[in-house]
Amino acid sequence: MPELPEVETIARTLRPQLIGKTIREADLRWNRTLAAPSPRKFKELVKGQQIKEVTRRAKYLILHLSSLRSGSGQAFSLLVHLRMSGDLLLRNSTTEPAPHDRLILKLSGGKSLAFNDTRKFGRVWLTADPQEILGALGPEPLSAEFTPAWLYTALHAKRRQLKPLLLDQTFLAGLGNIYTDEALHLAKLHPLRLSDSVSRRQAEALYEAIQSVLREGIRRNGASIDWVYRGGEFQNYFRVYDREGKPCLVCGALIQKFVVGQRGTHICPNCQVLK
DNA sequence: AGCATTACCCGCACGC
DNA sequence: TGCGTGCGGGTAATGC
Repeated sequence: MPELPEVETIARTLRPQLIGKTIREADLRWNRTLAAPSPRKFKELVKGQQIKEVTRRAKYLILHLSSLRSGSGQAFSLLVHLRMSGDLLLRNSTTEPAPHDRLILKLSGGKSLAFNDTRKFGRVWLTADPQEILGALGPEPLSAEFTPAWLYTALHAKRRQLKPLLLDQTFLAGLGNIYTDEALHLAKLHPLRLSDSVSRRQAEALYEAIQSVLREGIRRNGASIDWVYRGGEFQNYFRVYDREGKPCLVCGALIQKFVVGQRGTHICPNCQVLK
């Protein structure tokens, strides 16, 4: 479920609950969730670390750790990517593990942080250098680095279809399938439109649309659809996503669905015309 | 060569 | 019961 607004919501929710807590023990319930070190090494390294801060970069959640053992060197970060079906839940430590729990961090204060992931696509990294995982990401769409001028130039530096390009995390980091469809509709641009054919005015519209849908998603605490995640209400405000056959809220034409780059794609055929 | 595109893959649960 | 689908992204093959 998580795109940028959902991860942002999770980070914001967990931050006050996690800061200052110490990780007593890691219960690793599925080894392949880890790309970094070995399971044994992971458990050993994470034990006794204190959570100093909880942040987000693109769709990654970052727990900034610091060892309480004096002089034991490096500060580690725990990076979590929820992929399609992952979620992070804070529970009482006495609660029984739930189905699909992949990693449980037992914390000081009687709480546990559970990484639950039905489809097992999610990943967790423990690293002293987050850049080795985050280094290739494009700019944050809600940062000052992302501007209409940057977007226009970047679009023209490529010759790719808009939707696959916007989904490419090395181009721009944080958009997923829902928010991309929503942004393209808001900007009145067709997902197959070639990036270097976009005018300055259209790049500006796309910039505004991307920021607008992400901000709205965050304001509504994300979108929670299917059986995954909970709380967010942005799913009640989709303009095109999951609205095949329903009227466009702008012009009334019926929303169409087709496949672009193996992803379901939703457009208004009247608002988003491919020249 | 260097891009861009396409196909396929990874567990699992859900809707039809 | 069976089959298509998916809030993500990596890899490999193929195409310009």
